[in-house]
Amino acid sequence: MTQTQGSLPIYQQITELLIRDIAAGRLIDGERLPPERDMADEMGIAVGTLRKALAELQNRGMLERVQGSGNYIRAVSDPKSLYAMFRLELIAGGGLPTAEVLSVDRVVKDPGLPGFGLSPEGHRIRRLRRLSGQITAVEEIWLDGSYAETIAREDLSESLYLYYRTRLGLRIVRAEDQVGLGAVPDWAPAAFTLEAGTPVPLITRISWAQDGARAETSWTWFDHRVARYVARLK
Amino acid sequence: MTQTQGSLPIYQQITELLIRDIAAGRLIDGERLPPERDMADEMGIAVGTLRKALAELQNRGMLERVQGSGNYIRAVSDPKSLYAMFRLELIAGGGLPTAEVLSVDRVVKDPGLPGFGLSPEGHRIRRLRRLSGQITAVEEIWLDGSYAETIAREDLSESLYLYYRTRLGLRIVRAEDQVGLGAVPDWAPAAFTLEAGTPVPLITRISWAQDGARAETSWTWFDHRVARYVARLK
DNA sequence: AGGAATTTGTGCGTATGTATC
DNA sequence: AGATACATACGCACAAATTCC
Repeated sequence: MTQTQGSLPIYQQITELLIRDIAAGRLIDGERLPPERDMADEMGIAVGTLRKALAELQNRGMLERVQGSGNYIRAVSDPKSLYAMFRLELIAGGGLPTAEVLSVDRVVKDPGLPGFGLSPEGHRIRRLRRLSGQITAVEEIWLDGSYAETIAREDLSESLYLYYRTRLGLRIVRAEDQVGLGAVPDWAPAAFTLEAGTPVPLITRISWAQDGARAETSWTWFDHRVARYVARLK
Repeated sequence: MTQTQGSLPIYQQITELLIRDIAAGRLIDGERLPPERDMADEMGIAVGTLRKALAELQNRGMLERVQGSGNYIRAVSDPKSLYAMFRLELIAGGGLPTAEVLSVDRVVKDPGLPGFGLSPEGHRIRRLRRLSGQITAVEEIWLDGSYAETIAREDLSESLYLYYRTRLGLRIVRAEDQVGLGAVPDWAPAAFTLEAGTPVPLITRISWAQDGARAETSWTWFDHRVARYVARLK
């Protein structure tokens, strides 16, 4: 984890990563984070840098820090904060973000994906994301086939992040947001091709690492028109 | 400046010191602070410690920090923040704190004062403090006579702190709050003697240093009944 | 206009204190 | 009482933005 030209400072990247994990349900309320030194070591950053990110989360009320005990996730109740998490603005009222698993399949990797992992196959997880009950995004996650033989749909119901860590020994170490048409992969469904004057979809790319190896594995689209694509999926 | 047993962390002491300076008008809106390294050196603390205090002020909206330029005081408009500064609660609505100079005299030091400075005389500055137009405190400041021959009333009108620094080369380096009867000096006016069940006055003691010498020089009383004393002064 | 100097921002590493388990 | 984990504080190096000459 380094700060390259034009990118956000490391501590802000960490902050956004954790916020995204909270909003997405990969970090659940009450969950205790690993010790700061462990987290920092795994992320390859200094403890002070991590602490700066954690302090920011505490300011936002998403994290409770207890000396001598640990750092505990505190889910946010204020809907406005959730909107800020997603960088999405909805006109409708409050409501917690939800993630409904649409499908979990072990399939041959789509050739349009960037290369990742060792297996020619991968687990394709499709999730429907709602905010205030309204469909805001569909999320497609690819997990390399070598990590697990099979993945049960029930395993993912509660906390995807927790599943990664406890069952697979994976820990998400970095996440990037990219906005723009160029970042949309070729295999994006036609419904997502942009028209002039329409909002640019927000694309979230999440990467994880184990034993130093890294792979891009997940994209998330946020678009008001995503419902059309979902209708076809179901 | 060290952290002793039971006292607040250094960075919190700095934060409160600066807040008090802002609230009291010793630091005025738009004023630029000295460079961080200079401030830290004068205070005898590390830059990082100072920066933590400045960051807290920025969070509260009292300070604007501009990379490559400097740190600028931003007066607070939110009345609630002002009340927090004074640790005083008023029932009435908002309003900026003001400091009206009642008198500036060079007189023989009151024997009830703790020893400070070299001169047998001192400048006695009395200021009337208002919050939301309501009289909330009277402030009596003693400045050792050796620092200046005479002090003009006009000099103090704008920013006492600025006057100290630019004209006298003094810089406030520490401030303590003490609550309790024992800390009230003997020369406190009769109106301030406590009665059972009445609120305890808040006493602010400010010290400054030059060339390593220190002197206690200022007390401030906050009490609803201060108006009676003021009436006699005028 | 442009380069040097100034000033804050970021990141790292370390040591020690303090609360919790 | 010992181990664990967060809190505080220090100092250094370099980056980035601003300001000054």
